Amino acid sequence: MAKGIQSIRESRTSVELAQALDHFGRRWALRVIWELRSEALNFRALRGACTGISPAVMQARLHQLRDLGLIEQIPGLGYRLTAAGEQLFRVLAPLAEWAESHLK
Amino acid sequence: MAKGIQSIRESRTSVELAQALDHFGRRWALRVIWELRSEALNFRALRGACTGISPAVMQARLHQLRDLGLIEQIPGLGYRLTAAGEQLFRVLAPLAEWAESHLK
DNA sequence: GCCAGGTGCTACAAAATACGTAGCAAAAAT
DNA sequence: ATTTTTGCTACGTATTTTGTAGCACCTGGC
Repeated sequence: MAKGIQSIRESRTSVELAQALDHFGRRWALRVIWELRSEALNFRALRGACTGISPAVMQARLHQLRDLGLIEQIPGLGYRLTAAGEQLFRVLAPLAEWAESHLK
Repeated sequence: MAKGIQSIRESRTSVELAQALDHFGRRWALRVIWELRSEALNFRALRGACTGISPAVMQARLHQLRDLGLIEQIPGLGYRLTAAGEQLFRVLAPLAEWAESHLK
């Protein structure tokens, strides 16, 4: 059962990117970033914006995104993007354009 | 239990983007695109590149990505990106840079 | 004080999804 | 003709997500 020949092509992808793609390959993760693009939203408003998400998953995503340093929680305000989060949004923006032009 | 006030902010996100984020918010979806970035790969090589994916999920993703018109299967060659797929990769590339600089 | 409403968040069973391993049929290589 | 490699399926287990209910906390007005 050696890994053998297949492994030749293994992991030409950096660990960092694999992690990133793993984090973002979770349901609602990118969507939450997207919904926070222009204004801070509190837990319930965020849930209103992401139609269909359950509170448990929302809570899980918020934790993960906070651990990644992408969002922060401001007591009276709700959740908003950090500088890194906004940078990620800028990366995400072209994906929105891609979706508009290809999925219609 | 009216939806009420929260709903004010509902669905300012287009259906297309929501769909796109839903498709890509599946495990391995973006990773498969990424691994095909520079060359066509066959089923097993693709599985070697995505360490940990199970064949059933790989099969499911390939189907979905094919339905989205992002990849195509060439009989003697394996799977490769279509024009739309390459366009998506170009959108994804900055995300790789983002990952490198933020997750280290 | 008291109650009404909003808040962030938790609990938990059911459904959907992914994992891990084994293996098969067809094609290609030997 | 036999072995190897290929794309792919099966299936039991584990993990993730869903859907609904509700709790503890805070703030407002009374």
